[in-house]
Amino acid sequence: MSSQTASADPIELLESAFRSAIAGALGDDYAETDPIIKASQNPQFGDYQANFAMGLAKKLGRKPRDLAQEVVDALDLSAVAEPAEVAGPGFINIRLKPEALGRLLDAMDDDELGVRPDPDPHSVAIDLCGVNVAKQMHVGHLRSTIIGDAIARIYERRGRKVFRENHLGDWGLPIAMVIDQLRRAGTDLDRLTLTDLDRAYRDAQLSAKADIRGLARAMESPHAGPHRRAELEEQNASAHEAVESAKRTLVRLQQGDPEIRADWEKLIRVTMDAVYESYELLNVKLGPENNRGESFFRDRLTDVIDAFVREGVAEEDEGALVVRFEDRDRPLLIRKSDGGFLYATTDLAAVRFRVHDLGATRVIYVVDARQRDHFRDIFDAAKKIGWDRTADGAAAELVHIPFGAVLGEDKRPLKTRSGENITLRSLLIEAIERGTHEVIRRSEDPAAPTHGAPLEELKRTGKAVGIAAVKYADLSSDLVRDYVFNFDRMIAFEGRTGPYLQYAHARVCSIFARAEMDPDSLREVAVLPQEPAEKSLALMLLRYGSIIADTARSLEPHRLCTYLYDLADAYSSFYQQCPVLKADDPSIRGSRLRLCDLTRRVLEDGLDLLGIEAPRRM
RNA sequence: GCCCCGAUAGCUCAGUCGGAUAGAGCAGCGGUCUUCUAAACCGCAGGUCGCAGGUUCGAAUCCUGCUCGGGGCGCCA
Repeated sequence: MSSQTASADPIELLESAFRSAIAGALGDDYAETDPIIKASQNPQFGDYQANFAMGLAKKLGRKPRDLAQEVVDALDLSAVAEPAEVAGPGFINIRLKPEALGRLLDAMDDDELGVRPDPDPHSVAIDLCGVNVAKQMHVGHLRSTIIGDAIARIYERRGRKVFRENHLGDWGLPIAMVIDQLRRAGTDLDRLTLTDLDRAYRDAQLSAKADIRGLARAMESPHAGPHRRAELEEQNASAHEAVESAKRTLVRLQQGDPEIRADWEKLIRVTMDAVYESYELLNVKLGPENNRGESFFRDRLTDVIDAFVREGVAEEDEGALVVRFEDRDRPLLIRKSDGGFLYATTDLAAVRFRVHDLGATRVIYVVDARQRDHFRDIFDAAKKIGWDRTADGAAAELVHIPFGAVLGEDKRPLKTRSGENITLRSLLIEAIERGTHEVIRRSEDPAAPTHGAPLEELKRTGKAVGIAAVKYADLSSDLVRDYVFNFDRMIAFEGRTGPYLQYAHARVCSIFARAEMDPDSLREVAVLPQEPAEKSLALMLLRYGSIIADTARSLEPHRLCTYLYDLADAYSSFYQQCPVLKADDPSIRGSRLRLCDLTRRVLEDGLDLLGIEAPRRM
């Protein structure tokens, strides 16, 4: 069994051994040299390699191979590895002994599975989802929600306190316009449907556009003669009136008018009820407790402006208040010339709150890539005024995860055939239907483990499969890239997909089901990987902790996705080549069962961090 | 016009701090089933790492210029 202090990560072990060897060979001045230990790409070069010799030799004006040999001579790895070998221009190859692999696997065999706690005791704030009140969730919200949830799970897994911050668009003129639109249309807000809301939102947006952009632009046009101008003004009169009316409603909302306030709350309830339903379908850990939207910050905006003025970080420009930056022309506007606030003002209030009040040393914005420039401005403005420091003085890092767009087969943003946005709900329903269809169809095979399973279970599994398909497809490539949404490809049970990983997990489960044994009874059985396929699997298992640390640091969930596939792949090869239940020797059988058990637990844990369920049979 | 991002096999994508012969999946071709779940495994084939220079013992990776595609750019959010 594991001790609390032993690291299960061979890389850490090798790093410290090499550091002492380098210090021993070259003197204590070199004790801090990074030995650059990496897992070898090719088994012919051993399990791990140390790549420091070439760079260091250059600095010292020496031959890399000589230097490498000198360090190898000072190296004592006899307890864990075969003698290290110098190869090529100066690589040092290391091959671990089976007994060492066994000990390391023992060390990771507890609930942590080799994942070490994050040393930073501060919290993390993650801005995700970002729904707008009066608007259905659409595919645009998909990525922010599932990426944000996965990153939150990974930080929580490393022991950090995570605040999932759902920065709702629940305040300001857009909402007032919808309320106003509904009231003028005489809609009964107690019988309000999402469709009503959608229509009102769209109509309100059209009015605003016609008024603010259309008229202003057309009137400035040199081609607009007096006749044309009169015509335009007439056309825009109703739009203009709509916006004026909405502005009056906004004032009443801001002043706390009970009637408007009650309508506002009804809007939020209708919107959020549907949103919570989507969260349930998506299997994300989000709920009312995560809502902290624009309305939450509305009373703090004046303070933001005051602070920027007081600290001399903002200045007036054409009546507006702006923050200027040394390295770019365009300033950040934080107050309009009419005295109104902008979304930048709210975002600055949110930065202040997350760092100062929530004590987060990492504030992560999971918002699409189009807002890159905006967040750069916000972060730089926050730094200028010193809001990147927690109350206890720790430096806070503000990070934007600029994810790419979800595209249709035509490489344009995903829309329905008629050009409407696809609702998130309809997309998830289709994923679940497809998953359920597959699971039920396969259960009809009399040889299938799910044959005869209750329909309830099949449906539950089908939902898990459909959602896994969508999530894995979304999380498995570099987030910054756009990707083409393709159901057929992502739900395939072959290849790098969510369902394949779930299947790999279910296959391991079936071994224990067939053996009718409790994996916990294996705890005292020795694990000793000897066959090449066993060793590969063991090495893969031992990487788990560092993969989780890398994923948290880099905020790149696709690293974990790639790893889990590689682990499933290593397991499949092992499973093909090494009989487990049919192994003649009981000690080999026990050792292999422990490899199976560890694989199953890492797959289940890793999938959970991606927000993907791992059914025991499918 | 200015700024940002992307380009790797037919298709979809990995590629760690610059390291050994650039790797997967899908599609294609050929094998392995009285199965430990074949939703699998093994093998073959497939490359101007967008282009041109540069730095380096070593470049898909770093620097400069360019091409193509996408996005953003002061009083909307």
